[in-house]
Amino acid sequence: MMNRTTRVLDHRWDLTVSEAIALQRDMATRLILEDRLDAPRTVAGLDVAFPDRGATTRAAVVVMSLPGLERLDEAVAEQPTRFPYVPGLLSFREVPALMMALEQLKISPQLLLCDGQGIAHPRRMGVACHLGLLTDLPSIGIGKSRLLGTHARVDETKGSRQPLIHRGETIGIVLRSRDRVRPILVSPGHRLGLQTAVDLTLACLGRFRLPEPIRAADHLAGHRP
DNA sequence: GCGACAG
DNA sequence: ATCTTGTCGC
Repeated sequence: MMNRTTRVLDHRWDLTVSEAIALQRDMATRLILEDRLDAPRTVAGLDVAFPDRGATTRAAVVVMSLPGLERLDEAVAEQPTRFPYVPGLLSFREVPALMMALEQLKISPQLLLCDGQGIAHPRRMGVACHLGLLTDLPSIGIGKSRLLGTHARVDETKGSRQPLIHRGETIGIVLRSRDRVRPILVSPGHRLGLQTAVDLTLACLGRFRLPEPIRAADHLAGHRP
């Protein structure tokens, strides 16, 4: 299978903070937040590390089968870090290297599982949304912690969930991915709705807190031996 | 004005 | 996220 993961949309990356915010506002209007996908047979987990005390940005992507979660492909891309961490602007720090890694794949994923938020973002334009729009692939944001929003307490048992609310809007689901662990935050990125985002996330879960593709990318990026 | 703040 | 040792729990 050829890699059809290419940019269907592109833009400059050397932006000021206010330009980046304006771009996010515009891009957010192009998001599709309802199901526009076929049942995915491949899923990519993506993650980024910053070795050399942050001087280098290293993106990792691992493609797995669905169902089965067998490892099919992987890629790593590095470049000098050129944008600081600014809450709400994570995309401008991480996406360039992630796109490089995606373009190196031999097998194109049909779904993106991104480390970070989807629409659970001040302008509904988290890193998962950004990657989804640039590739035109269905994408899901998997946050390990909350950027914004409030929610009711989540039951301690695996599968329990509560809506994440911001300005009266449901922007994600706080999901207990296994018994007695800190819940993860699931939010749609592009081309799927909340319910499908949760269903697909559950389908990518193994015996750990994070979905297997994300965990694999985590390790490949060098977060753990 | 005072906190909060993905990775 | 990164830096960084030992330590608590299954």
